[in-house]
Amino acid sequence: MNGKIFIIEDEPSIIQLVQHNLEKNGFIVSSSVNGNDGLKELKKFQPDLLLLDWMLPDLSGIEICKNIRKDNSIKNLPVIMLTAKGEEEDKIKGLDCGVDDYLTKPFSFNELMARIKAVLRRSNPNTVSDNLEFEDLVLDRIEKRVYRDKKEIQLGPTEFRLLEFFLVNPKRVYSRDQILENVWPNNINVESRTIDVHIRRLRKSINIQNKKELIRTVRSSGYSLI
Amino acid sequence: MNGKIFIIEDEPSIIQLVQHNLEKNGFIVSSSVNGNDGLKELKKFQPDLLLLDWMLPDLSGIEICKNIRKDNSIKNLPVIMLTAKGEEEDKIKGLDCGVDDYLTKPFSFNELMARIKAVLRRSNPNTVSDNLEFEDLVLDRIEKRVYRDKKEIQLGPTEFRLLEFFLVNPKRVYSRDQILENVWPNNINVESRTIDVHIRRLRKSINIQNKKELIRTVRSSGYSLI
DNA sequence: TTAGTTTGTAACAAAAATGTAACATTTAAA
DNA sequence: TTTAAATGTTACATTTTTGTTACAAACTAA
Repeated sequence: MNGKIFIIEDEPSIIQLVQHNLEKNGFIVSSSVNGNDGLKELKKFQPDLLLLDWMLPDLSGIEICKNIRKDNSIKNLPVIMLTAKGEEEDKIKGLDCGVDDYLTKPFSFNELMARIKAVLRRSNPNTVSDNLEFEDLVLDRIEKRVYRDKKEIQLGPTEFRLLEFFLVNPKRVYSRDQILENVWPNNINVESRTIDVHIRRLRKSINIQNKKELIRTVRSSGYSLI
Repeated sequence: MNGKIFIIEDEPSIIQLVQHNLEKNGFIVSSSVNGNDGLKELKKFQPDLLLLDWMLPDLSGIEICKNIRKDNSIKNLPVIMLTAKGEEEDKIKGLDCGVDDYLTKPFSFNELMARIKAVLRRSNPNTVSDNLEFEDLVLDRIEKRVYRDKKEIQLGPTEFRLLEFFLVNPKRVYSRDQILENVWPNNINVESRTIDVHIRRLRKSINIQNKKELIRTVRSSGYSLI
């Protein structure tokens, strides 16, 4: 999964949260806290998708959207509009300006992610893949299968999530805390040594004869794919 | 791990417990049992993170949070909201005011610690910054690798941190005390001569044939890159 | 239920990193 | 030059970190 996403949103905390999570998922993200700057930077950044707040200090989301549709260089940019709960849906839809999807705040990140994928798939069907690949390793998120060297490998659920997490940013070294945070969503009461054991299990599963080790240990830092 | 944490929480026993444990983990902690005092002291204390109770005798957590987001001097302060079990999550999230994380009481200290680490890591993105470079030396903080003349060099953890520290301000001379403070986690009982030995190890690792010495000794002052 | 997986943790082994002492060498001042 | 302080170098014991295995508890599917 890759692509460039631009955000126009005046609440810095939302930008921070969304940006961080999108980057973690392999997107390149840039943002602006107001409409006028946003429009300018947008053209430079050439994103594949725009997250646009409905209420902004200067230009409204609607106006920005209209500007985009008039500008040939970014005319077909897909837009997801973010609206706060109070704002009446009817009014917003009445003033529709060719938005691809809506999302009501507060939203969960999973929800946002699903909408982004859907919109990108529609607008750009070839760039979005749910397969994660690295060297001769392929992880199919839809069918929940993993292959090495085109042969399927059986993984347990935790091993699968662990590998999925590493594959989003292969080569990047993650601390045990980071791994815990991302692979064990709810259970924070897990010893950090537990990760070592799961790493060991994952290694055992994905290592096949005559192939190099894929998981690197970085002493006192963590692990990464390599 | 170091940093300053402020707590606003009306239950003294919780403050005491949390404060004690945080201090044991190397944080500097200050606290207040109500919202109005808390806001004032907060600005003086300039913490890196705020633990904020949802229900307080005077101002609610939400109000405090909104005040913070309006105040330019502490606008981007990360906040972890503490909520009691009864309080409905939906309501709290509906009234979201840019909080970075939530924690439901009663919570284990490990859980709190994990959240704090995660939030600090997010807000303090020292891992996001690019590679550090100096002459033909490259240090990749993401992948935790070091190259000289494009060939990878293996460093131990302390050597890595030492080099990372020097690379932020190459050419600048650091005293042994400064090095100790910045490179050793809790500057505990480590002799100052120990640094000399690690410098020696680092030198040995990064010196390659026909290339000039990169670490300068400044007699009676310290060391620097050059 | 039962049988088979999956998961977390303890316990021990192995490997790597670390701190320090002890001695050698260099430096700068008298 | 002589001398004392500062730094370089090496070796080694200790501590920390990681790998590995085993096992019981939790979970799942039949």
